Amino acid sequence: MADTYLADTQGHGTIVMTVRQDVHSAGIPVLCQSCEARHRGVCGALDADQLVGLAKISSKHTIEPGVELIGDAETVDSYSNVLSGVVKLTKSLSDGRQQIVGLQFAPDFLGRPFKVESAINAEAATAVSLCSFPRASIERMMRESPELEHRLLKQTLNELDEARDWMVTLGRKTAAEKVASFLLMIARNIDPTLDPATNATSFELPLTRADIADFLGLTIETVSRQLTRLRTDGLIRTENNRHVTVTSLTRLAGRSGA
Amino acid sequence: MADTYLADTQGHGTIVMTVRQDVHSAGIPVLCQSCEARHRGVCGALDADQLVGLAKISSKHTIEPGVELIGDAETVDSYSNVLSGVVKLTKSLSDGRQQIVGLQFAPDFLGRPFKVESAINAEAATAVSLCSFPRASIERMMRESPELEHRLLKQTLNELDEARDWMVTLGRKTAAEKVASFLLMIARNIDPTLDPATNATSFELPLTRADIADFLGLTIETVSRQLTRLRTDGLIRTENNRHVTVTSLTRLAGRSGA
DNA sequence: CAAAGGCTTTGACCGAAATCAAGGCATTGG
DNA sequence: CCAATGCCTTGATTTCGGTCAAAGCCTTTG
Repeated sequence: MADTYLADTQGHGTIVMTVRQDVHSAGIPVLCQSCEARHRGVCGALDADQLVGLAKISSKHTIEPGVELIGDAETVDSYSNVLSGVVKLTKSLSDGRQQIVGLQFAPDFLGRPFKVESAINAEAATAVSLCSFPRASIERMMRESPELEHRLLKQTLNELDEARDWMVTLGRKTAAEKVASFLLMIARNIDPTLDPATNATSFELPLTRADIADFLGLTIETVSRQLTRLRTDGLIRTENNRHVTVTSLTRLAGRSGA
Repeated sequence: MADTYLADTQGHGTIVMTVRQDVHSAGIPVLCQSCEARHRGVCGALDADQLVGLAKISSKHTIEPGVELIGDAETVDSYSNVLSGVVKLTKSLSDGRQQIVGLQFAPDFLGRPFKVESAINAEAATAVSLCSFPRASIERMMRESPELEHRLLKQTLNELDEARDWMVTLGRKTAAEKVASFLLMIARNIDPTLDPATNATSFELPLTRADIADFLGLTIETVSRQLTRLRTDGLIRTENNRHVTVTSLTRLAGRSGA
């Protein structure tokens, strides 16, 4: 059975939420059209009443590339779902050296529960649209709904796995392997249907050379040189520095094994 | 009010568990004497009945340094609390290059919920004692007790923060800064009362040079050279390659800032 | 005690990536 | 149309950390 709710909410205009009440126990993610976030977003964890309540307190934003969402040591007063675009999470040393410690793609949840101060910066890498909720509301909901915490635990565990994968890349891979791994990761995030055998696809790079360098622990010159090498070796093709077509980078990216 | 339970359990002999029923809501960690784990361990999340049940299915192990606890791509059938010693979590590339992606100290919880296969290796860095629980029991308990999931979420978020801190170290710090940061991190974990101003303390290094190298993305030679430099600069003193006395490494370790 | 093996240090040399320095190629705006 | 700006590429040179090699220092063991 599928119930349909109508709610007039700020920022969304009149929205239609289709809530399938039977899917909860089956473990199938609930579709939340109010924020278009699925799978990993928070909405899937809530029942119909909560969804209506959430829609009423949520608000949609669009953010220009380069705008800071959460500053280091700033108080965080809201949580958000990323609806589109890419958000980069950065940390920096006092002398300005910077490291990107995470990228958040479409249905990811943005925010660090149980900590008032953020230890990292969040910045829009591309144009980003967000669906934000007041901190207090999410935290109350978390206390009331164990399913929401369960969701968050799963996403956090995934982010931990990703962070640890990147530690291997940062600590043990060569510049060439780093760039190849990066392109592969972006490809997998932008085109989830990517064939794991051929690994051939085509996409717009969401990051500048400077961002890629900050992500891989390299300089922009090294990133540029490695990209030209991949181009001359025939492993990638590029138009206008942003659009990339990758073919078989898997071997170069360095497989992890026993 | 404090109730005391007596239970005869395998591996523990007769144990005494003191459970303060009033602390649950107050957020104070419950002391679980059966495994001596506090603060971040799972025991704090359980009520009296659960604790007795847990003690009955738990078993204590002691593991020699170098022994593998969880192999890559192996099925994980138990979760554990680390009671003493240090466990290193590693990932490696197919050609043998290795990276330590995490260290687990005394009250940490060991295990990756919601995934049958482990993507990482866990190995005893020192002699380690563990308190293990069957996978199925912990997972059932997690379903029944939201407080346990809450605990796990908090630990996972902490581990994520730590992983991201190390990404900065791996990607952006020099060899000297890496070694200094490492010593400081070990000092803080072994001696939590470490004065943040002076940062002076003295401890046994739980890792070999090879481990430190794998942790910092360096070679053993570079680690050794940096340690001698710290020694000649008067920032550390050492006896027999293991016992270290550190003084003021904070400046060298590189502060993170806005 | 002597031999063996593991771990660490030290030295000489090399190379991958950083640094320094131009120059190219778009887009923007006077 | 022509500067100006921002982003990217390319080249020359330097340097930090890696590689190769040898030797020191413990602990273990026969």
